[in-house]
Amino acid sequence: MTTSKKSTSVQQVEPEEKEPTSVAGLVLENRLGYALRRAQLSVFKHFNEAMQEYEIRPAQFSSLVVIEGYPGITQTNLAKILDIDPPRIVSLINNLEERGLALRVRCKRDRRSHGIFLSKKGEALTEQLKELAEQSDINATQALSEIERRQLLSLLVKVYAADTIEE
Amino acid sequence: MTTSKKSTSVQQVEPEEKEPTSVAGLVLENRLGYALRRAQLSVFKHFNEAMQEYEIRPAQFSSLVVIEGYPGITQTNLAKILDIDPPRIVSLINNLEERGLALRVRCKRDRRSHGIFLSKKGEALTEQLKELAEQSDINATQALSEIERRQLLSLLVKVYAADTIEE
DNA sequence: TATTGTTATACTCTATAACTATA
DNA sequence: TATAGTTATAGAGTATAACAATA
Repeated sequence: MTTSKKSTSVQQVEPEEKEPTSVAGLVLENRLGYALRRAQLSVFKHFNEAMQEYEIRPAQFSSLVVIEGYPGITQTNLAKILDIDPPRIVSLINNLEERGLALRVRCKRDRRSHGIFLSKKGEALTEQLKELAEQSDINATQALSEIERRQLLSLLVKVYAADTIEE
Repeated sequence: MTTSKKSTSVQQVEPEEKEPTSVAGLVLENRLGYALRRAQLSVFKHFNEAMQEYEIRPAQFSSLVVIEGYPGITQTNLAKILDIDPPRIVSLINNLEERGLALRVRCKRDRRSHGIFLSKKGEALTEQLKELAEQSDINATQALSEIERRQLLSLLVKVYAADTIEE
């Protein structure tokens, strides 16, 4: 129905003159999903700047950290932990393998699965990147005190951990 | 360097046997960016389910809410408030206009710009969707108390508002 | 010359279905 | 028959450059 020009909201013909002042406009500021998205984009922007020279994307970094924590993890289990679909893992690991950061080792007992390991180079880089990531998180949240930062992290983990369990 | 098979981390030849127990694996749980992303995906999943029958995407909902709050807002200002690029606004508003939810009104004084208004139908739908969104946020954060939910929102706004200002 | 809105384009992220090789 | 990994593909979401109309 594109002929609803008699709607009360269209009585006014002039666009607003002054710029909206509020940071995100009225009800939007009370929407958790919106705030989460904006904060996430903001924090990722800092992260990507910090990782730029290493050409490491968020999912690659997460993979490195998980592989470091679970050497020999299978691709299926990595997908479960990161809550992403198996096909994404393939190109993720391909990339890390091509760059000599990780490698696949065929499992003897079940020759369908691969164990993933970090190379020496991958281990060293991961250590370095973890520090960069930590600093980047701090830079991205300068507006928060240390206590608030921990509070935020703890609340976020509660939210997504609950969702992971109920699945 | 794909021949680095002598790395210490590859001494082990068998992939791990037991499934990783932790929800997100070691250091990942302490990464704010990761937690933000996971929580955001979780909350958006609930949101998208709630909006499914209305075929409203997150950015469309945000646009509706901002237009409702600033009737006659120009596309440029809408882009600024939502912090997205102007080309995205075009298809966003096209879609809302095709569905009779919003309409563009050419500005008299500056005929380059359009004021955007909600139609009666758009206003009614927006009211309805705001309630759905609020309920969806609550459902997505059942693990939090009401106080924690407000805390979380306030911390998130601090984070992204600071980033908006410093630009 | 600068600005508003627009088109075209490309690149990333993500989801799905179907295939292969093993079990 | 089921599972691990893979391939192919398509759809969102997003970013950029370039253009038309207007100022």
